[in-house]
Amino acid sequence: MGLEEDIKQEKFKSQYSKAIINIIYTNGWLNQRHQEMFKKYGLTTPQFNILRILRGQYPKPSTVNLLIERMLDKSSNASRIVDRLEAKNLVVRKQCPTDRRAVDVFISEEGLTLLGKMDIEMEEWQDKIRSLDEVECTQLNHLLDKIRTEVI
Amino acid sequence: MGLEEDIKQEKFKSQYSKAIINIIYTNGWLNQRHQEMFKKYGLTTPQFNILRILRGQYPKPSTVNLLIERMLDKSSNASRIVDRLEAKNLVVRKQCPTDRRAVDVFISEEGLTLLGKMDIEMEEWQDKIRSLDEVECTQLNHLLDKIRTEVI
DNA sequence: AAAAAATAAATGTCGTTACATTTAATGTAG
DNA sequence: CTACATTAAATGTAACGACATTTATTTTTT
Repeated sequence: MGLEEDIKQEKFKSQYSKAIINIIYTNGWLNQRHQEMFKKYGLTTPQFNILRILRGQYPKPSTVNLLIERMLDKSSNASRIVDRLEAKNLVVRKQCPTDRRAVDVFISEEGLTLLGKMDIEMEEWQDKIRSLDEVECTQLNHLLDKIRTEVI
Repeated sequence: MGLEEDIKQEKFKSQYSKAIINIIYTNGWLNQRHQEMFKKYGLTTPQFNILRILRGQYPKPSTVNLLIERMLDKSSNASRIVDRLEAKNLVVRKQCPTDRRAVDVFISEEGLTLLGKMDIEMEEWQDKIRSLDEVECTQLNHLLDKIRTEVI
């Protein structure tokens, strides 16, 4: 279904302003699907993302700074997201031995098991909602990269 | 600049999974630009959006329900966003005469003046960051609409 | 008309974003 | 080596998102 019916707005000033709204709306749509997925496992989207970064580093530790660097949303508060994951025993905090300011964060066995279970469902789901072929995805990526290029 | 350099991830499983990340990342990029714009005028993004809906209805009132319907993000809390706008004297709440459960929300003179000032800067800005032509925007809109179609 | 269901808005709670400030530890300049 | 700047993480605060609950009013049912 097109954007017009979805948000009950029959006309846009231009294809450009429609594209801006469309990106925001599509992001919301994606976010909703992701949430539905994660909620079954008691996770929020940022919690899931942090866990994935930690697994990517495993068995090496990640400092909070590394988590911030790798997060899509840099300005979010990694420290407090780790708090919540720690409360659920999905991660472990240890003081970094070489720099006592820093904290080494590890994904726990429990965390690895949880992600393992989620992987399977995530892939099934990705295949299910896939409605663009490889060529279309490449095209979409190109256009999105281009819309972010500042025209100076 | 392409997504890979932006988020320091050199490879993606597929163009599809890259597209998913790309939509999320581009939305964040847009959101940042919008925030910068709105912040100068003391508004947040949802506050700006609500004000725009109110202006669209002006001089007719909008109920809170109408605001929720028109918002891109339905699950956000319109009532409290109106609270903040009311505190800044940008909107006025009146009890709806025909249904005492409902509340009629109007944009104030002050709110109209503020939006008027912002309009000019918004348009200049839109033109400045515009890096896709009409054909590319149409293509992008088509692909985004398509990625949201559930394949049943 | 009285009771029950439905609706509109407000309120409560938790997790988050955005941003400023604080605290502790490390680096660096003199 | 001490003073100052820098860095890593935690903490504080306002606003928002998501979701449940509450309150007041209207509508529907019987």
